[in-house]
Amino acid sequence: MNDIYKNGLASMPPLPPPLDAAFVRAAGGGGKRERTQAALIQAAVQVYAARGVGAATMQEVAQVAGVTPGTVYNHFASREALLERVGLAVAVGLCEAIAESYGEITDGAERMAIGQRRYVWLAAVSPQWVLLLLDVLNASPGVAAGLQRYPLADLRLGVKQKHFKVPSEDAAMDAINGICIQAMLRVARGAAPRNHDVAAASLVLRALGMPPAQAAEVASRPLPPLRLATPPAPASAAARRRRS
Amino acid sequence: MNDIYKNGLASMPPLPPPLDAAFVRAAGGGGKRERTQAALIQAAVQVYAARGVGAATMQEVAQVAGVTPGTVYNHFASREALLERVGLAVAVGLCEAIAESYGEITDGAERMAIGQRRYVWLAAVSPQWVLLLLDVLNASPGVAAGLQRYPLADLRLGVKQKHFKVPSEDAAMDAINGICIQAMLRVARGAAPRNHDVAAASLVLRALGMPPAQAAEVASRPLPPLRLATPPAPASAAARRRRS
Amino acid sequence: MNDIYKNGLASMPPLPPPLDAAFVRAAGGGGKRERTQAALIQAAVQVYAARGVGAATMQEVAQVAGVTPGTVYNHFASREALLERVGLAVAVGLCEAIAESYGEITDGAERMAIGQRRYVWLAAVSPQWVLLLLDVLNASPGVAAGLQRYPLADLRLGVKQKHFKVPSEDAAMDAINGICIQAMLRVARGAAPRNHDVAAASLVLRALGMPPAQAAEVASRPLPPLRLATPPAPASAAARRRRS
Amino acid sequence: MNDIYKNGLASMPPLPPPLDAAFVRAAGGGGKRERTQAALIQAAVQVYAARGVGAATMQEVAQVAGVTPGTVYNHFASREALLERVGLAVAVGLCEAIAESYGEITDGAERMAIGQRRYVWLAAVSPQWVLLLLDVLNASPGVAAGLQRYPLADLRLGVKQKHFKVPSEDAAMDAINGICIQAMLRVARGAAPRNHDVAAASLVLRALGMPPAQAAEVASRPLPPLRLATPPAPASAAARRRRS
DNA sequence: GATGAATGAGGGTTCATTCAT
DNA sequence: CATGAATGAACCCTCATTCAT
Repeated sequence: MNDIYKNGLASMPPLPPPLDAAFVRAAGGGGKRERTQAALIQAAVQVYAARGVGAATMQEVAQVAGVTPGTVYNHFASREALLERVGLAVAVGLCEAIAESYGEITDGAERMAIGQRRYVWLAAVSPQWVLLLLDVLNASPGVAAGLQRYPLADLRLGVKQKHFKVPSEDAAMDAINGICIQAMLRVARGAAPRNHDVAAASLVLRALGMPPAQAAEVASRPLPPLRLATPPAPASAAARRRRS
Repeated sequence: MNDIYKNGLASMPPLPPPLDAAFVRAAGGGGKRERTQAALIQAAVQVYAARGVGAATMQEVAQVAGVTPGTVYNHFASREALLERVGLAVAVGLCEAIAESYGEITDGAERMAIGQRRYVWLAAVSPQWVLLLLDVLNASPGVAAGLQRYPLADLRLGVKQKHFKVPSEDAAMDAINGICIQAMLRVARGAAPRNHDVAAASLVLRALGMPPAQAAEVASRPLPPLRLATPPAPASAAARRRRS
Repeated sequence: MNDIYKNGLASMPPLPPPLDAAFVRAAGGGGKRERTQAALIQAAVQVYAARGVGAATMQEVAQVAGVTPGTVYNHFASREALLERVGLAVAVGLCEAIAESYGEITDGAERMAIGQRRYVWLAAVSPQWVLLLLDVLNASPGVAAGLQRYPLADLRLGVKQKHFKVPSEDAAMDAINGICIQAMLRVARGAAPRNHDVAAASLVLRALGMPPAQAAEVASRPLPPLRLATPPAPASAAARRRRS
Repeated sequence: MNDIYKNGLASMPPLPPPLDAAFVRAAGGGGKRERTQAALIQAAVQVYAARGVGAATMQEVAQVAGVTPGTVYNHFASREALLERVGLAVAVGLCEAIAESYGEITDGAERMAIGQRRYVWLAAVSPQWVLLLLDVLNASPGVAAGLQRYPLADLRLGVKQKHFKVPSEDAAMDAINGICIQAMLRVARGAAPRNHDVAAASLVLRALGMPPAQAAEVASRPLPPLRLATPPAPASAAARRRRS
């Protein structure tokens, strides 16, 4: 091939260095199909994060994965199908990791605070990630619903333990999600003060009915450690070659 | 003139009925230029609301306004410039109307609650509107910053009046915006229970440090009436003709 | 008018400082029509020089002249008509100035050398000018023919004086024009050595049949002074205002 | 498929019969990619020649090649990239053919004369070709520089053989190129007398310092034969079908 | 005569998607 | 399965030109 240019990828500015993929649960299986699929999801995560979900193109996903555009369609029926799968992978991987990290804790309020703070922390550690997450949730609402499982459980636990008292579960979830998202965005923008995670979490607890003093105390307890998934091996030799 | 294939608009599904334009402050002036510009902004509002900001096309905006695509560019230098202008028109019109409605009220907490509830109410009255608003704010962050003026002032007033006590203004704004946005989205989706506005507002007040009982009371006071701008007359005879 | 943007001129990068207009014979008359026309020609000269004839737009010409696009069409029937007129103005002004400068000289060979050198000198003094000139000649060949009058007369004079001897007038004109143009381009590009004008002129004389020694001598005689036309007053108050 | 309004080509006047493509070195290889690319270059050559480089459109190139506009962009990243490639193909093919034709000749002055005359001859044989060539050189100067290799070598050879003596290499190249270009244009316009090639070549030799008598003799020696590349087979069945 | 708003035709470019190999 | 070439439908934007005021 004597042509710089291949399959319509010329005019895209280069991607930033690959996103830390720690949270994507790669389909571990050994089959070739599974490996290609995992590579595509990884690639999509990178491209979505770098360009934004709206501006991502199938062609660049294919290129980053080291395959041709046609191949993408052997695995995902359409742009939307790919997005859905990626959303799932991203959200599930992330949620499970966080939920595991406070599996031992039985205080509903503390569980809630830890969840909140972990997400905000993530925004500090990897702003791209959080923007990706929000982008994906925005674009594929089916995935968003699944994520609610964890905070909803903690909310109910806290209510049962008399730490929370809320006028409606819906309003409570709006507070939980809304504060968390805004805090993540602020942190990702680099516009947040120190300990924004603690402050945001304490406001959540207050919104859920906890007295301010107690909310502040619970929100500032030490965070349990987060165990990351080991990032999967790079997609394929072809991918490495083309990534140059 | 070949009227069938005019302006490259084949294949776009038809728009839903025109959005209530009550909140867009149209530059009513007499000049033709001003009238066309107002028509374009109105048209853009409709198209953005119907297709989403990301999927809106200049061509459809032109068609809805009853002009040719070229004309749009006589008034707005680019897709982005149009978005910016529309964002301003939308946000300013809306904010001013709401702020006026509680101009008489001096209790910071009550002002805050009214603002929150009005936005949520808007989502019930015109879901398209609120999706548009959020879309626009997402896409042109400059506009978003301007909107913060009103709730920030109320927050500070409430703090001075000892109704609120917050760990940081940033966290407080995240709670105010986050809860409001989530509540709006829920209402716009049709997934909210009765009185979601009151519930959400009371959670905001709680997050800002008000005791639950008092928060519930303030949040459920009657809303002052909202005076709407009179919607401008339809763009032009030509527009009506072509809208067919 | 509350709009930065007027009549589709937004995206054009600003023009470089106005070209020295010394060579354009402005239609001196006092009438308003004449003045506007002169302003348009001046403006066109600038725009052609700055953007190249091919990329110049009527809208920018109008803007630079301080009028609206419609007005241009009150004076020139089409893009091509304007170009033709500008070409004439440019070429005639320039040629007459140069021809005048050696009006006293009776040696055909010397006249030829002076003409050549003056054009090359012009390329050094104002590269934009020469690129404009060539651009215009390329695009409106009618004008080009008119310019041949001067060198052709000198060629014939030289032949009659037995300084030149050529196989055909056509070939001779090709040498005269071709060498001159290439030399101008080289100088305008800044890629010419010192005294490129003299070297080029001497090659022209040699091509026309003069022995090298004599050619070199004639080509290096001092240049008679060139009297420039006084540049006309700026187009109009409106133009000044908009040029900002 | 609506064949009438296919590919946006309405309103372009039809092309003249396809240009003789003898000089374009088509990458004959077997791959489909290579074949399409060659077809595109051939098509571009035709369109450039017919409309002029400046007025050529990608859409027409696509149509003439029998593909869709999108396909062109699979092979060339932009309008400019295509021009560059075509320029190279044209210039290289032509130059090599001419240079080969006088490979055996060792007299620098004769080599120079043959080169000159071949170009002028080309203008007689295929005026479109020469206008294309000049257009392309004008528009992509990188290519132009490469072409200078051949005449420069001959110039130096002639100087070493004491046939030429020039005040500067730059001025000499200006004479060589300038006379040749003007002669080509004149011939392409149909405005040249018989044997214009010989006359022009002899003026070049005179400009380079050769005495007129000798110049005339060298310039009128018989031309060595030119071996043309065999034109490649027409692009594809599809192309033929659509060219209708 | 000038204005300024509008037009309409099209140009370059992009990309999700298909399909023969 | 993967390839890689091709498609087709739009999209954003530009500009020469017209015309009512």
